[in-house]
Amino acid sequence: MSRTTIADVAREAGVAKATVSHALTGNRPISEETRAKVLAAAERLGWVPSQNARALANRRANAIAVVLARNPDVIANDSFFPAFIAGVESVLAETETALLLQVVPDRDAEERAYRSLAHGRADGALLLDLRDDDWRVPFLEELDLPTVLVGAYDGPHPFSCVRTDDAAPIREIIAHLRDAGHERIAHVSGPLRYVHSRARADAYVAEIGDDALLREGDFTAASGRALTAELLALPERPTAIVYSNDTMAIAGLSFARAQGLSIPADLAISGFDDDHLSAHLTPALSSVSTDPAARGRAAARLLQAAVGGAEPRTEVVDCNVVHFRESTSA
Amino acid sequence: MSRTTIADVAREAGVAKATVSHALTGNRPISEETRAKVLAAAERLGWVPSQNARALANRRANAIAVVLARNPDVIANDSFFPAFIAGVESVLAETETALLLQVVPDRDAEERAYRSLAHGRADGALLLDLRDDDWRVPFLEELDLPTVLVGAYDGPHPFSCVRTDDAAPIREIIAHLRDAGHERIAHVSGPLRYVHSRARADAYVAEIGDDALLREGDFTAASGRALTAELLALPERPTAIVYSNDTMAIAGLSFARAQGLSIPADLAISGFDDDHLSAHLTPALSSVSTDPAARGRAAARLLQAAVGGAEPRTEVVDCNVVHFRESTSA
DNA sequence: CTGAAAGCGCTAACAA
DNA sequence: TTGTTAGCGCTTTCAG
Repeated sequence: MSRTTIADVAREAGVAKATVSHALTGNRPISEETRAKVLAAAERLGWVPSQNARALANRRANAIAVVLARNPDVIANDSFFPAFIAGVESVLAETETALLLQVVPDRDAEERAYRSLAHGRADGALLLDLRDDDWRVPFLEELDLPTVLVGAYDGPHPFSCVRTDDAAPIREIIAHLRDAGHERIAHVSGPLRYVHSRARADAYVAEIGDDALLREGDFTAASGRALTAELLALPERPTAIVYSNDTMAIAGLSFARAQGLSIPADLAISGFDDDHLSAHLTPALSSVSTDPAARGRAAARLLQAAVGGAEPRTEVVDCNVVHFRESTSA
Repeated sequence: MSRTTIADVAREAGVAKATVSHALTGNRPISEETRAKVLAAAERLGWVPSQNARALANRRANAIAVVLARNPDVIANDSFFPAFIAGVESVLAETETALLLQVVPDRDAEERAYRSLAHGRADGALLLDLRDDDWRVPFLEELDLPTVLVGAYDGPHPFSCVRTDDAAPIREIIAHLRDAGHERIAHVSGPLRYVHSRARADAYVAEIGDDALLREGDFTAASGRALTAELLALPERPTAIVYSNDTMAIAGLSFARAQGLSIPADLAISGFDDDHLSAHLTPALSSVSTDPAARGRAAARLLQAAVGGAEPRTEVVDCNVVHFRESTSA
């Protein structure tokens, strides 16, 4: 491993360690001449400052973190996460900031992870998969770690927040289905403890008037299939199902077809997230594109601001667009 | 931020700092009694050791890194990366190791990033998107940073390596197409500077005998479309196209259909990667599932071994499975 | 404008 | 089995 230190550079340049430090950070006036000397020496030796030493001395890690309490497989089977991370990275890249990603198996490990971050491992954290009454919010507040909440959170908190309006697209889809004559419209939601699932489900219930045809899934294909089966077995089966993600919608679509139903004639179907292949299915799946990358960018910017001491603020990213395709056409 | 340090814990437990350290690491014998005392004190104070201080003192960061020189968007539009990361994390989670992800805009920043890692920011690195004659390999060797190469690399190197056999599935697909009577079989590859693209293209050329119907794409839908157009405009157009990923295959499929061709009757099509929706398309797309998560797990294990001082070794992950579906059926 | 020296929080000798 | 001390490589007073 690289053993070149600031002392080597100082010696090579014939200056003090402090001068090297300041030549790089610009934290105090340096004559152009010595600065050039230092930079040249650093270049020659291939020296970069140790982030650990630097973090220890000035409490700045040049990294932000995302701690994931979910099964790692979800990273792969979720179209939100990769795109979100891509958005985050596109902002971080500008400042050569790294993203620390940690998956934890349980609550204990999760608390340790956040404590470790607050102890200088990262400058801030992004909170995903928010639940109502999420313990992490007060916990991070006490840890005093700059944080950005991705998704709505109802309780009081001192953090910046990136929100979207998930109710509007659900209302739009239902209106569209009603225009096409549908009266029994069902909804297969994600886990209702997640605020975004809940927002969609609430919009559905508000619009329909009751929750008789609401079923709580967990975003997996298996649950999409099972709940579709349940709904289709009803005495008066629904003529349309609004799903809370594309994975469940496609599983439902497959199941319905296997039952001999034709889509959309017998059953209209819509998804959420607009997976990049959804438009290519037959029938093409109506869905809501959500631009997770835009939210990633917004979250990263807000976090960088928070790390810099800015006041918290809530940013509503207007990114949800409904795409009506064959699976809901009249 | 948390300001509790090892000194606070030592005071609270009535022991020396070193004792606290050793109580946690188990690096030297400690009486059960004091150990319990220390752990209780740490618990009470909510203390976790500072990774920075620890890394500085013993050169162990408890993190491994992936540096990405590509456009962040690719993270989202690539089915390999998220699944690979999921596999990596599933192994890292066991040891509470974090993954440091950094996107860099240019070669300079990339070198700096790797230097920083070698300077104690991470214990090792995973190298993706290998090219033949990749400058990073000798560079990391000189930096003496434990590394695992993901993908084949021909030059000499002192690192562990995770390989797959990408030629076999291509041969299998071509054999299958020939059985169905196809004689003009084309291949749309990825960038040939990437070793995995090249391996597939080489297998194609070896099997077919020439590269007249080989076209070099870049894995994007746009290139899939453009090269399909080019191939279909040939005087003697191919009757089958083997693509190097699903994205290009689906773009090609859409284009061909828009030209009035029917799939697979007029044109057989196969992809690579087996995107999770490919089986749901109509016609369902023949593809090669590659289990990137398995490679992620293997890479993470090899890297942890390398960090621990193990000898480098090459692991061939046998994960490629061809799925023949409607898009290539006779 | 520059240098010297004191820490940041931890681990690893070295003693006891 | 435990305590004491000297760094790890950097930033930042404090002097000059």
